[in-house]
Amino acid sequence: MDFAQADAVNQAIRLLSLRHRARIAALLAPLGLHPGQEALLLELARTGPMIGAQLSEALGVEPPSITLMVRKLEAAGHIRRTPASDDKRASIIELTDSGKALADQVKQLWCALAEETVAGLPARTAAELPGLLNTLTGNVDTRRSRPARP
Amino acid sequence: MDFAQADAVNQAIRLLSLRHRARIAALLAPLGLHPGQEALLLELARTGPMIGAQLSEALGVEPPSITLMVRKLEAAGHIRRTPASDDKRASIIELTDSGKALADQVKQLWCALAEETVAGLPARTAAELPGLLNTLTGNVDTRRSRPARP
DNA sequence: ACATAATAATTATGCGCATAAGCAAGTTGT
DNA sequence: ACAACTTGCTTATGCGCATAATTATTATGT
Repeated sequence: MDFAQADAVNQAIRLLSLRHRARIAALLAPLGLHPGQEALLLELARTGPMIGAQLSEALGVEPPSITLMVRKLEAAGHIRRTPASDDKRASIIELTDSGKALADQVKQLWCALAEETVAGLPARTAAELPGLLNTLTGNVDTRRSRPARP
Repeated sequence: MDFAQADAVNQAIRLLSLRHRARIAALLAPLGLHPGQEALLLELARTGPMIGAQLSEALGVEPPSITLMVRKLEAAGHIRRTPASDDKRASIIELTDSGKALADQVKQLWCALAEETVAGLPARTAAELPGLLNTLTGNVDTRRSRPARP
């Protein structure tokens, strides 16, 4: 592949990342949230209470990032942490009522954003989009693909 | 669109952003670069010397980000800043020899990354990928689409 | 001509994300 | 039973990116 084509691919992904995140930031700002936090809330809403390590795995983010995000969302009253009874190292993280209400609002935004994102695409293309993107993600994923090399 | 579909789209974009960036970080680390800096070098290599405001526009990044990245790349010896003769506010930013050599190395990585990214896709799909992603980007771009509202 | 607006750049601050390093609490092997 | 490893979490630090506010220069409108 020549440079022009490669650059077109890489740049397109880079710009999509920037703009999609910026759009999320704009949508979340009225709720007092920052990009990334919505994923945490949605995961808790979907799966229920869990410990930090599970959140780290589910969000595809390293544990230190979870620590800080949880701290802020807890300070904002959207999350509650209670010591796990069977494992003194872990804390169980769950949504508060405020957090649940917020997650519902985020779900609305989430739908609006997705529709906005795929606007103008043929239905077929839009339907295949997640699978396509997941393929790309799998191709560059250093988490499971590459670590199998030691 | 229901939540499950919307989430599939949004999450796929989010994860692709994270993993693609992580892969870039891994590839650039041996060169002593961080993600984002490669775009700056490539832009200078492609277009030649320019001022910060042009870089900001070209990279789709706000001016303060340019200031800091330029400072670091300058400290690393890859970039040179010289006062613009016709405008005392601006500085002309250009690659040093070291920066040019580095940009060439980045180009290699860039091609390898793109090939890795689209691996397993039908040639047709791969060829259409940049256009598709740019459509998505345009759909969520707050820079020109939304600002036309005041 | 001169006040006003636009532009180029910077500093300060905050968030998400990462890695490196450390601690405490579990788990396992012999 | 005890050493060795793993796991869960945290702190420290650094980068990219953003917004808000400030300064210095250039452009503009009357």
